[in-house]
Amino acid sequence: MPQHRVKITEVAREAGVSLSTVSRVMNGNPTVDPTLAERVREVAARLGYTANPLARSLVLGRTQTVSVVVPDLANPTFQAVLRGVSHAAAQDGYHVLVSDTEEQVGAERDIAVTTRRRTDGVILCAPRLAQHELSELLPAIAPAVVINRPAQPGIPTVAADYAAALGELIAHLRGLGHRRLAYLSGRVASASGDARRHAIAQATAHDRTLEIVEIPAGVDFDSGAAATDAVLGSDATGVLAFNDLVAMGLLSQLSARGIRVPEQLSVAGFDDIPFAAFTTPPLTTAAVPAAQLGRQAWAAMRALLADAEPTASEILTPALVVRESTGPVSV
Amino acid sequence: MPQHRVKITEVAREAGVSLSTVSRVMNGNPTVDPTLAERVREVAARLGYTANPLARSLVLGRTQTVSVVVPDLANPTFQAVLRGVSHAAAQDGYHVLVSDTEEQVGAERDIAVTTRRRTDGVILCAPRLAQHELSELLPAIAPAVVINRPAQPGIPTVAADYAAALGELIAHLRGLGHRRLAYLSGRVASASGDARRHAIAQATAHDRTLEIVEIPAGVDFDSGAAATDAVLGSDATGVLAFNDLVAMGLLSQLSARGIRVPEQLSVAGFDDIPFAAFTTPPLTTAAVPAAQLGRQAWAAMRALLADAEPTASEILTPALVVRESTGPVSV
DNA sequence: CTGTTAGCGCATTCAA
DNA sequence: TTGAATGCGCTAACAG
Repeated sequence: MPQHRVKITEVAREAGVSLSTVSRVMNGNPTVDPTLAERVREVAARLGYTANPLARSLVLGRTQTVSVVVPDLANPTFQAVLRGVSHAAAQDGYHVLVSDTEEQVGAERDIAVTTRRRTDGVILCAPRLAQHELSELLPAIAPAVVINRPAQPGIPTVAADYAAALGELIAHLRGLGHRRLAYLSGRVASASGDARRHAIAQATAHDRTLEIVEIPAGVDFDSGAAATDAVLGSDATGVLAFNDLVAMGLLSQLSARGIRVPEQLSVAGFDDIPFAAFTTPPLTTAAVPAAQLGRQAWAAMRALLADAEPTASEILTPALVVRESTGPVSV
Repeated sequence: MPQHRVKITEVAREAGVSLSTVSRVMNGNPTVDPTLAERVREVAARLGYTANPLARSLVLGRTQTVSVVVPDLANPTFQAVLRGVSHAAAQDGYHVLVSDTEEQVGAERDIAVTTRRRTDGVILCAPRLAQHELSELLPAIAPAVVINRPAQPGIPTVAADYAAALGELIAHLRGLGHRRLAYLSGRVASASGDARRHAIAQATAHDRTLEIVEIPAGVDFDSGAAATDAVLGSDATGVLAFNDLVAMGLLSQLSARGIRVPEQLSVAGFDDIPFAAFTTPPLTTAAVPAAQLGRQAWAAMRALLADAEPTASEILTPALVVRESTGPVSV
């Protein structure tokens, strides 16, 4: 089936007009005689004509496509961001080109630049890219919207306030009487990781009776499970996991060892991924509105594409979700 | 920042050659004097020149991009398929354009056709599209690869054998002494749903002492929860949920009502989504290798793109994963 | 209001 | 081996 696509010249010939008239009609240009326009439309419909988007893109300089680059498509948070962008962009008739950098920080720059050339802008999730690299990357891929990390003036950012949310989580645990907490950190530096650390520093500075020991872990289920010994050896009565995945890994090991949560140990996650409500026990966490982040990122991008004038950056504060994995400290 | 891209003519002028020579060099055409080639490469590098992919696409007729259309980006199975395609395609230097039809079966055709025009082919997940619609759609979007449903001769299909897997699940439950099972079906017709029903018919025909009652549910967590009353009223001792999400919804309601699993009721899911191992109790299920489905779909697409000759269809059989949500029937 | 012309940026004939 | 033309399919000036 040789995909024989009808092109604008055929429509023009068949309708007995010039190709520019067809072009005008197809683009809703009102300066065309209604009778003629109708005839052209009829012919176009009969021939099943639709303008070749590639040719349009080339001449118009826009592709009706955004690039979304994420570090890991297996991560529920990025999946939700992608979904948010996808739905919102689709509503505006835009397409989405996804790229998963597969946690190769070194590839982020190239992927962003490469995909930018076939799209009208890029929505970037690059939590681990060094700030100075980000700074020199952004001008090269403008218009860009950055998710979950501070960018620079003029570049719209859509982010969740990780520090505030972790602060709430800590306050929650303090309220339950916990005085010694373990923080399971991500292994490598990331923007949200910095924010979390900041919140921790602030909390301990504010309350000298509070101790928070940092245990290097990672960002996935296995890291959480692997950190179990360290957690148990830390004498902490409560745990702040880097995210829900880590918390779940920990939970599963805890359960395997017969340690009851929250009676013997309180565990809090972060993100509120779809399954956080269904762990055993259901996980207390901070609900990062990832899909909404995606939607807002698109909104910012749309604004850039239209006005070319930067929108204000959006900061969403994750809601504290208290479930059953946290409880009063036991004496 | 006006994104002033350097174009091929500038490189040509700067290098003192014609633009065709630059084009040849950039495309590795060996019929160019090595010295000249080197000079061109040097200039291109210095100017940071890279060919405009849109212009190339227009003239070459290929975009180095595949379209992946899925019915729901929130569904872990499709997320995994997307991930599989994305990783595999990236390895071959291809980009991925995702579209989420958001379960609007009516939109699938348009989306597939539209995205096809800006890509080199489409990998289609459209489980609920009527077979005859699929048949007339496929020629219009060729080359296409269909996931998880029979297509037609010449169109490569990559699918999991849902019937065989459900058969194994049923056999597992029979082996545990269950004689009356409830099947929580998806609400609307789908290819994998048909396969499941087929497996059920076969199982009950094969063993007259086995009864399987169908309870219309849905495909998500809430549907599972909502089906609890019907399940309990069915006198079944074991439940085959349409998928893990449904099983989890049921599990959560069962737990809320104090019904013990598997002591009082066995529950099996389907898909083995990432969190199936972490429900309470861990879910017995059939592991649909979704990411692998995605990888194979890409492999088939790559073959189409290269040879233009259809590859054989791939059928993967999901592995039975016995965990703790199923157990011996209680008397 | 309509048609003719000139590119968009590149790959590729065809000559030289 | 290289360069000059042609066209991929379309939109937008520019005339008429």
